[in-house]
Amino acid sequence: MLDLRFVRAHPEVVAEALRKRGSEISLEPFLELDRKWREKLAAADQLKNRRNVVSEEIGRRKKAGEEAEELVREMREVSARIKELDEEIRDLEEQIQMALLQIPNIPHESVPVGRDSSDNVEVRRWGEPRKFDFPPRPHWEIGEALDIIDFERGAKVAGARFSFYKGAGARLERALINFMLDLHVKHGYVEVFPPFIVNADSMVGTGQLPKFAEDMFKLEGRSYYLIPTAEVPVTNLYREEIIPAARLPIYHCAYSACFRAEAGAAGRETRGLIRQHQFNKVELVKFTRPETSYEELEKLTADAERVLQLLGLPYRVVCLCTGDLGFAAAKTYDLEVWLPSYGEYKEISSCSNFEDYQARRANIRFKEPGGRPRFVHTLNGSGLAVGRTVAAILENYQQEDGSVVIPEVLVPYMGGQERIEPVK
RNA sequence: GGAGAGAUGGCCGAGUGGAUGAAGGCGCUCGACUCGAAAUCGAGUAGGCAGCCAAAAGCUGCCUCGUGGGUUCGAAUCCCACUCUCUCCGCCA
Repeated sequence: MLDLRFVRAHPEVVAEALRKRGSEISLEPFLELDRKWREKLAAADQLKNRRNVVSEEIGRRKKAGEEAEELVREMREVSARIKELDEEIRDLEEQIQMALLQIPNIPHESVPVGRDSSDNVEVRRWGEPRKFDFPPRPHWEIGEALDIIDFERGAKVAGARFSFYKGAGARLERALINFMLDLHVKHGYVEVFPPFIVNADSMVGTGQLPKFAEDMFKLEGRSYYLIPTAEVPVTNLYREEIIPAARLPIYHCAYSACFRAEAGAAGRETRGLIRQHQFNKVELVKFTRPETSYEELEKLTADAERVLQLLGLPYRVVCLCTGDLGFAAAKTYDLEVWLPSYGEYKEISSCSNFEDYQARRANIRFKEPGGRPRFVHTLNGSGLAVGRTVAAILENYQQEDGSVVIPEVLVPYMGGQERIEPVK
């Protein structure tokens, strides 16, 4: 969330940011609430001061055996009035907090202004899409033909948008997870294995709640949620903490299953591994000083790109425009991998700098010895989404005879297997 | 799931209604002493909000002893609920 004092002092800056994002939110009611809140707060504080001073006096008199009944009577009234004011203040605070949680982050100045994904700006490309001398097949056909992915039984056992991996497919999924984690540990990230279920406070901390509740799976009768990404538990690791400055920057990588309700995605990408209710992902998360977060974003993006380079998968990097930027992000690079079946580049990673937006929500701070606590900057990025990586490998490495060649770096993780052959 | 115990500052720990974010100790920071260090001595050492201020610094006030509520002129201290931790039993991968 944004700093209340910043919104109060620079409403025009916030309004401009909202406009660039294409948001309709008006700040006026919010500013009015804030004015009322400060007024009531000043009144209540004044009365509390009076109560503190007089109560002390009452104590002194009673100890001295003097009369204090008149003061006690006055304080009874003062206390009652304070209680009323406190209730009004609490009510206003709740409304302000709710309003503040609905305001998205301010885009960084380097983010291109635009309406939607068509205005995103390509930053660079890596690799050449392969020229096929036979008609390439989509990954779901390859997966079924090789008997390594089973969508039908996934639907039977769980439902639409669920699948089974089998045999070399299951091993490929596991190989990718291990390969990515090992690579990022080499990049300096400390591996974390997080809970896949978190509480509501954590979801508020990273920005999924209160606005995007319908995108998530919630456990019935409890305020527990299945995580939509490891970003949630890993960023919330340091919620409500003050980190010694010397420990920054902190780098974590984490494997997790990810669960998404995909509300509103009905009919979109219903085939294949691209949009599932459950998928695996290796996530990168950073906690940095505010001064270095944009350098760190470039490095984090490069770390995610390295996975695609080592796998030999052609990709491009795009900078999301203001209209396409996620709610909590100040700047985002998407990595898009080449998918022959789509004939285009498809998102496989999203690397974002949230600046202090999540840190303020989650109250994650750092402190220099002798200094005041300040909010850290948080960043994260997929490194990578595993299901989409499997899809990209199957499609880009498919052979005319129906087999799929295993990228060289994965062969050791596949127990030496170099190729997945069709079953007889 | 059953029974019991507990939650105080960076850490340990005192504190059962009236000066006080809170004795004492440890740790840490700065200073003195020393050629230097140790020891010793001295000073300091939580966070949040509002107001004054362009801002910072500073000053004033309010709030915070797990969380929320209650009693009271006044609560770390009394009452209630919740959360979490620990011990024993049961169950379990």
